[in-house]
Amino acid sequence: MIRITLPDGSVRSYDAGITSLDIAKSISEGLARNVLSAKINGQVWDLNRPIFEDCNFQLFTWNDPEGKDTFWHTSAHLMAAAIEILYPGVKFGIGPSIENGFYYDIDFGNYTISSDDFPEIESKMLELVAAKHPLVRREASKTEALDYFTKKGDEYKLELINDLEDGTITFYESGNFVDLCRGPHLPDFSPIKAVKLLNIAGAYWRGDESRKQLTRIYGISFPKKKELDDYLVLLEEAKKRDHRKLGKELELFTFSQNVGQGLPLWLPKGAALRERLENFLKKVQREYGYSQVVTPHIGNVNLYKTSGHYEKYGKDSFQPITTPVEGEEFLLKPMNCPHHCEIYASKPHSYKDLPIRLAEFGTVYRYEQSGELHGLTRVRGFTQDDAHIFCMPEQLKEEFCKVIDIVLYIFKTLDFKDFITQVSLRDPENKSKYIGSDEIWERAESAIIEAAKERGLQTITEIGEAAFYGPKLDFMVKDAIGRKWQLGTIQVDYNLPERFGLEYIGSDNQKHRPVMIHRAPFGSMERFVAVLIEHTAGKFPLWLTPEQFIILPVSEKYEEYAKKVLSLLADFDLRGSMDNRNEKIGRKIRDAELQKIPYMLIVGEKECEEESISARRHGEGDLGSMKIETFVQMINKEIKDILSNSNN
RNA sequence: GCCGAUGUAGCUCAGUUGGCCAGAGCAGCUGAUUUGUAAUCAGCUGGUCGGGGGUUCGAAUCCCUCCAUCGGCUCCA
Repeated sequence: MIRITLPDGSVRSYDAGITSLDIAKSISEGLARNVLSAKINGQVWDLNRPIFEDCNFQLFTWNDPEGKDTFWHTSAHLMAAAIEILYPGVKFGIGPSIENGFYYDIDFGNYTISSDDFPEIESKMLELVAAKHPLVRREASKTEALDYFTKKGDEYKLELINDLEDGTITFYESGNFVDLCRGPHLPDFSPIKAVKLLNIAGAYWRGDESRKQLTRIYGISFPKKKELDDYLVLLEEAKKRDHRKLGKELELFTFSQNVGQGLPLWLPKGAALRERLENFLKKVQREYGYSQVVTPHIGNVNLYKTSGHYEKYGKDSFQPITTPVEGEEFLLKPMNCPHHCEIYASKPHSYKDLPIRLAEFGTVYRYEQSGELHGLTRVRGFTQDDAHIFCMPEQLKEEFCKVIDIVLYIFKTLDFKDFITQVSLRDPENKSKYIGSDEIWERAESAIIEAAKERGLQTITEIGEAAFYGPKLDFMVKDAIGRKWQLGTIQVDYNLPERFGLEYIGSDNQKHRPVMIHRAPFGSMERFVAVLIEHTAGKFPLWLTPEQFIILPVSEKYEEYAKKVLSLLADFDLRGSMDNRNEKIGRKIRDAELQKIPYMLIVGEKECEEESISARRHGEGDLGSMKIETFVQMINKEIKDILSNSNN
């Protein structure tokens, strides 16, 4: 007999060799129908794998991430089985589950495949589900595994096996399809009731650009057809929030091939929105003791040689600008830090001056690879809400914490609730990617970890994600379709002060080296606005939105009165316009609704006489008529509430 | 940069066995209408069919090439 401890702490006894599925059956038939995998002493297992030891035990269904993981992992296996039948001789890389679905990396050899082939693969998958082959787990020796895939001629699996320890290798078989796989899997394919292959892409083998590119097919599957349909509807809805689409519709920004790839053109409404954001942050920064500076868009190439950026990125950047002077070269500014270091160095500093916080909305240019460009989230010319804090080492943690506070304040004000804070550290296995000594890195990394802890942030840690000069604390936010983007970033840097020879005179009358914090709470104006568009679906908060109201005269007769209201509201610092087209009021309302203008002010005979307006709220409808002053009070209260709520 | 797909008017899209002057809706312009809470009516303008090259009697349609966009990969100071 073995003792099985359930998550609630209760203990049940079973014969050794019992499977998780049988345990589930002993608990309830319904559970047994829905269970997908089980956790045995911390490891997720197949349902039909026999258990021989006492263990902590937990069952997973579709509602658990582990259950979905098993379900989608098995779906990847199912897809591979279908593809092997349809395209004999293909070779398989890896096929994991992901956050939403699964993929498999496949070398299709001489076959060319496109999304047109998806329906055929999908129906073959469902055919295999119907065939009800059991999915059998089998342990294999390394020799046996190598032998099998040598015969099959699959060099990818061979490479994977070579990296595995003998005794840890398992095969999963269903019908004629055999795959090297750690598992776990479903006992068979039957719970997979709906599959949809979503897209196809190239993916380098083992993520290495220098190696062969395989074909990756992404898909998703569900235990119920309806869930698939709902998911596809959700995807469609998400696409409507795409900032590239809304940016065009709301006339916020555009691109022109004549200007160049990845170089956004901000339209008047977008520029107004951006300016509001800048002013908002400037105000916050004033309160936190920052000074605004302005630096040029280009800098002598030697500046970036000093900083180390040239060596690291020079070849892959916009190439230097030459001048009539032989040998003189300038670089389009790819970051602001060297300029700010020079500002710091422009005069001697006492410890009493520190911290010095230099802020600049600095426009920078980076030659991103063409395939990387993406709307406003990844561009070649963008403006960082940059600042560099020069402080004494003992001030570092407090300064770092204050920057965290700024980022959190901004996120709260803009209602970004769903973000990830990521500690990005250096990869100690690959030190050549970074500059600076081990000691410096250890100090910088522990400073970040401590500051994040002090502010109670729930962080995830990513090794190898640091900048080449220092570790970072990054604030990541998802876009409409779940892609993660780094917005705010705070970086600790002991290296640039060293390279630029920055110093201050301490209380001991000796020269000391300051520490530097790089920080950008928005990240860049471009990316932040992109994510803001997707989060709000273009319905910006009232204090930010380019047009807060639009006046809609019922007919030309009331245009004079409308103009009067417009200038009155402008006197109250409200932003808006008038729709004096020769259209019916229904039409004007419809267009204003589509433009997502928060308030529509309808004026006709009645309002003209009463010196009032009839207000309509976007997405809600008629609010009735009111005095102009009442409207002004209402709108100001709404703005005040948004901005003050985030202060608590 | 790599793999795959896409590119027709300002926008959304028709137009594939290659064949008369390339179509629609919206937007725009002109006129009529003077309107009360999500599209008034009529007329008109607008396109090197992404650029270039080729095949053909004939190319939006087939081929090559370049550019851009989209989905990923890689990268992201």
